[in-house]
Amino acid sequence: MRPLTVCGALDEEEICRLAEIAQTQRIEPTHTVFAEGDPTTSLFNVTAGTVKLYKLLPDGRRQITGFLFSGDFMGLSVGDRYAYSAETVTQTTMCRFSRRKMDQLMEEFPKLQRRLFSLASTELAAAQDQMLLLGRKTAREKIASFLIMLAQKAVRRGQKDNPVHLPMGRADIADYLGLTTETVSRTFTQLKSIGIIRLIEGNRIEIVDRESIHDMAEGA
Amino acid sequence: MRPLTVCGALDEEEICRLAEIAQTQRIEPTHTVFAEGDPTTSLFNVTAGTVKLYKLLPDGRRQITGFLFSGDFMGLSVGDRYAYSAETVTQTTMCRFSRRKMDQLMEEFPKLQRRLFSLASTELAAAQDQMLLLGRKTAREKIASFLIMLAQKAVRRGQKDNPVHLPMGRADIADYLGLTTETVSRTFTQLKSIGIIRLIEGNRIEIVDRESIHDMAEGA
DNA sequence: CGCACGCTTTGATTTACATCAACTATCTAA
DNA sequence: TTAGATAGTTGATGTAAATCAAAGCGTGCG
Repeated sequence: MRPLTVCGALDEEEICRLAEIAQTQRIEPTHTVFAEGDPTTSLFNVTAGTVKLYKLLPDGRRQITGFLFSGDFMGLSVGDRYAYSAETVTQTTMCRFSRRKMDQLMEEFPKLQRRLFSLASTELAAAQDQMLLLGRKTAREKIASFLIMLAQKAVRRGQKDNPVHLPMGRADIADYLGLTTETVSRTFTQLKSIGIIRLIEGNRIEIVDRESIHDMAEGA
Repeated sequence: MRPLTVCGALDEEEICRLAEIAQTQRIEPTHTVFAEGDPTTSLFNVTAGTVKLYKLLPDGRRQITGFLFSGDFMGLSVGDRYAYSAETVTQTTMCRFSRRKMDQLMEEFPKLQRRLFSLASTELAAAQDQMLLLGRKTAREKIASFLIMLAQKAVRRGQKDNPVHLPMGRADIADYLGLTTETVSRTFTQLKSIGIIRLIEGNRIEIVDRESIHDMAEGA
């Protein structure tokens, strides 16, 4: 077991006990891990692949609230029901933890508790950034911010950040940024024609002018 | 000390120790409590009044990420800097806790730790709802959702939820919903002319047709 | 009282993005 | 090889909300 997110800063014994209650799963692309309203029986730690979290309106409009990659955690909830759905984007492997056992373990190891608290706080900060993006940024600024975010996440995972890999389709990007697929596509071609990015074979985007992308993301 | 948010589910001794490190403050309207980037020296619990949290873009565009009322908590942060600014909307009283002392107290009382974790999780769920609102709802749906949210918050505080009190101005509502003041104003008059709400003297709105407002909020 | 200032509302016009509609490229299955 | 998906791009048009502009309208103050 590598230094996964939940395990960070735990000692030998704690990691062993965590491993004991973990159960590894491999899931094919586009499969639902859990749906909004399901009872929250499990917590998950993604170990490989990409997962998207989303909420739906009755008429089908969708808002993706986050993309998860290796090392990311999901399944925290307020009540006893998930407040959002989770679906695999690519083939994914994940550790599943029983919520009940996790709760027991948290009683036993305050450090684990603190770890989850810290994860939730980080999530919250990211959510606030996303609100700024959704409420106040233009399509261009949204796309620029999105590329930067993906690059930063790649670095944290120890992968190279340029070119950036986009495992998700245009529709998912659109539903994450509050746009349509057409606008996402047009904006990419626009940034390409300005010479700031290059679209590369295999869902990859090379950031040619890093500084311009950063300026653009902040509307400067 | 009443059953404030942070104190919920704590026992006598714990509440006493919390009170020891608390410091009550009274702040006039439109004053900045802390700004994005300030060192996170304190945590706060609002005990009366209204506070807004917001993030800015370099050119001045603003996104309000939340309104806080009596009982609400603020100041959680990932690093050692606040990720957003906090400003009073009305005259406000709040308990200020030294972050350092709070950390010590959390070591001592795991229950406090759990309490804060639970608060962060609730916040996170609210943030996800807000992302759905900002990314996918129309102006009408946003306003309807906003009124429902205010009403629900009022109930939780033990106040009556109809008519709903709006302590903040149109500009703040606009920056919370990702709209302009003009659109907020027009949408209110629109809902009024349909007969679903009534604008009452003193920043109050009466929800005449509760069911329609709920349907509208979900786009149904 | 009346004037000025800040907020809200209302009106006219513009625009960024959505919608509707082809068209292209890639893949696969027969 | 071709027919049929599926995802992405590009073009034409429409529209919700933004922007620009000007009144109302309380509220406080000289």
